[in-house]
Amino acid sequence: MFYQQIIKGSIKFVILSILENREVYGYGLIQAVNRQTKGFFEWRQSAVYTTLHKMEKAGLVKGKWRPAGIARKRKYYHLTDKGRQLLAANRTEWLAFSKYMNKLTANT
Amino acid sequence: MFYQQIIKGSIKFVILSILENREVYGYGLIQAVNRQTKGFFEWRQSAVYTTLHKMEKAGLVKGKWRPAGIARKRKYYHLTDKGRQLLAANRTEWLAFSKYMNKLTANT
DNA sequence: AAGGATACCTAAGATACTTAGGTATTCTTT
DNA sequence: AAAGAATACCTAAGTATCTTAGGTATCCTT
Repeated sequence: MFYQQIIKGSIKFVILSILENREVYGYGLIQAVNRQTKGFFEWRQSAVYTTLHKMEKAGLVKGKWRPAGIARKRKYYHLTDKGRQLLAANRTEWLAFSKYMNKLTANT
Repeated sequence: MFYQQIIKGSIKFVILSILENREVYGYGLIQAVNRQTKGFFEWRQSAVYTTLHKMEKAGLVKGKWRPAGIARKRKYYHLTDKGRQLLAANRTEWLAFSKYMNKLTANT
């Protein structure tokens, strides 16, 4: 029950983690993740934008448009309290999941 | 590209790992995993049986019915060469995936 | 004898991700 | 100055995996 949520929501979990310390916009998230994983995570725009919209609808993040003129038009997101709570829960679940995965799939 | 396969196929990956060293039947797999993860992985029969059928169709495992009479009617599965190859690839991908996940979601 | 555990199976629905398409602005190159 | 690449946003339709829900049959325990 728990871990399936994590699995399916790995994008969500990573987004929550990145937003913990700073505001980020969708396109920036994609670039940050693809760069930090050296292209191993091939995040698609469609997946990230729809996930952000869903997360905002669920009250996990809040987005606001940066005033145009200053720079390119961007929608910056930040965490809500609910988002921080889910992040904490996800961290615990991820630890358990990865521990068990390592145990179950160990090369003997 | 890679890691999504791992995520969605975590059941598949675990099954390949368990079958590496011994023949196991579907119901036994479910019990082993649920016991070893203390119920954290709540594998459903429907997911496991359909995954096994799909894996057999894909040539990753081979199942054979144990002669009835000896014990309860069971279908035991073992790995094929193709299954062993996928298992090796999955192990590599899982290492990369979990490494990056830890990096991206670290509590700073 | 009844109920629970074992052991197999399939169909229909929910959901996340991919594929595929779109618009508009800014920067770089020729 | 025009063209193309990169940035930055968005949505719709298809695919695949898992859940929910249902089924059958055998064996063991009380």
